[in-house]
Amino acid sequence: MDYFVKSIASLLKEKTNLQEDEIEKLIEIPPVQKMGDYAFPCYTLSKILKKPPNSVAEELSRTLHPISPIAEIRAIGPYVNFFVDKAIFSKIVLKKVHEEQDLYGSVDVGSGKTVVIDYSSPNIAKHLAVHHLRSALIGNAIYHIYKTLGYNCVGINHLGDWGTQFGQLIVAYKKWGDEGARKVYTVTDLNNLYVRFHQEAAKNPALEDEAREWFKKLEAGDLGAKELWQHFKDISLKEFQKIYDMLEIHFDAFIGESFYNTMVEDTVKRIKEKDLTKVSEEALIVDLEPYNMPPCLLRKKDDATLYATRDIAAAEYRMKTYNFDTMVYVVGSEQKLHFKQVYKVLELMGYDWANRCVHVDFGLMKFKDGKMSTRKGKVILLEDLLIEAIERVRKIIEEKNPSLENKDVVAKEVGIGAVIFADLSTRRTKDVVFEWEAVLNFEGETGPYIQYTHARLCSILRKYGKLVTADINYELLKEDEAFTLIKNLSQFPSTILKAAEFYEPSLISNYLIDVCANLNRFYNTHRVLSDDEEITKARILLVDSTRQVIRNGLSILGIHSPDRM
RNA sequence: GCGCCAGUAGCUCAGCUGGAUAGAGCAUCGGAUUUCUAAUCCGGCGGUCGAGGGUUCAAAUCCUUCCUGGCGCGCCA
Repeated sequence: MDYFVKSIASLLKEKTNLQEDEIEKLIEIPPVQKMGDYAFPCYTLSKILKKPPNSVAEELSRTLHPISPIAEIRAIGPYVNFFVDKAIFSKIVLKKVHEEQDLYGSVDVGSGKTVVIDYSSPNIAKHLAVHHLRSALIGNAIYHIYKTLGYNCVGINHLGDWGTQFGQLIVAYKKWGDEGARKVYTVTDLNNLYVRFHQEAAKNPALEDEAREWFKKLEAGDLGAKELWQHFKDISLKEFQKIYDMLEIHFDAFIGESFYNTMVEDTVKRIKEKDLTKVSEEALIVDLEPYNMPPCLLRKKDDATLYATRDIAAAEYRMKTYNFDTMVYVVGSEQKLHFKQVYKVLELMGYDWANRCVHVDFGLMKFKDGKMSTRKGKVILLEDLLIEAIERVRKIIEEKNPSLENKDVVAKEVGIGAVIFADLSTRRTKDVVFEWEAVLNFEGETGPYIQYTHARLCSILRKYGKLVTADINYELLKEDEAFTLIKNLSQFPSTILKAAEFYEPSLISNYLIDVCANLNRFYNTHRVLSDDEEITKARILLVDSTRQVIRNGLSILGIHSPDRM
């Protein structure tokens, strides 16, 4: 809360020789409540005054006199600690939440700015499996985070709908597919063809050449190839959409790699004109040796383009189309080098916006005994996971709250919420080992825990039945459990800012865990509804504000907040 | 071999832009409900912060070496 930090800084300014903004930067929040609300560490002053920090703090605290909104000033070790006037603090925070409602947490720092976010971006002809979750969920959350901060967001699904693999698929389809009968193909069929191709190609390498040939035909616009390709794409998109609907993940555009096929020619031309290319081992490359990187391949020896070529074309197109301030790629960390190369080429092409491209990488999802692999069929399908989660929740509802209405809706919201929260609750760069029991655990630091806390608050409000007012006696919220919670609620906006700065949704998940832990502590020690009208009104406001923060936070993560469960 | 990332309690993680006693959850043991949903709460147990060296008044946090694991390193994406 700036207001309090500023008050403290202006007090300190008079007694030290430091600048006000310098002081503000030094002020921190003590690790535990009993130490106070804000603290000023005296190490810097100690150096200037050449006195031990403890005595600096001691002397400083004696010369400082608390004036509203500061209630008490006390030296503890090398720190001068400040205790705020709780009633004033609570009033500022809770009034704000009460006024802003769904908008609480938003800070308008992004208006007029555009951020393009590239996420999910799965490959056509394969199922969406659990390891595809991360990009989609992290991207979706980042989209919401930036939206909350007033940015214009463009979510793009950069489908993997181009590349040699389509040559492989066409070969497989022609050789072993049911072409004549035109049976209704599913992604499973396509995937089987893909797996079979790799099995056969291991024995017969000539197949790979055949596949490359077909991809070249496709790239050249061969009608037969294109028709098949479109067919595969339609099948895949239909199935992807089913999952996106379940997860409620939205994209502003589905623009796959194929879209840039007509543009790569010009892109390569521009790179050539800048004199960046050379031919090496028959392939067209940009030599990045001076930057300690392997070369960036633009064209294979058969002239077909590569992933990097299309990514460069896509970046140019997106700049032209959206004039973005930032472009975010939510892609696994195994592609770090690839993006470094692409950014370097963009930079060498003379684009000053190259440094506004950010690779938001994330760790691999794997099994205990190794990597997930589509080719080996070693995957868990996303749909299976989601259905299992929903079913398990359904059983728990039957057990704990059999009279609940809309069980199916709630089971879906809680089951999917659990999966989303589990994925977004650790720092994105960490590798995650997929374990059913961990994802489908609903106790402790989980999505259902947050949702359950929210539902209980709703339940209290329902029972209260009257309008919530912020016109209460704020002196009545001074218990440690209440005040710790209020302080916690005040940190929501800054948490969102930090999550945006680091592209880190887990900061919000962890924040929500904190809020709920504090709320539950309060809930278990103090009764909200009582005969004392004033206390009830005050606590109801706290309950309602907490409910609002939880709801807003979950919404950013892409999770529902059911009123009952 | 070179490069990037990680190593914190039995397990999963937070803390990492240096600061006050290294925090949670799971598991385990014990306790709380005539009262707002016990998917909750309280307490016990559990740590040479991978190892060594360094910088600093102060290191889980910064630097360095080593160990272990993951990922990447030209015609896949």
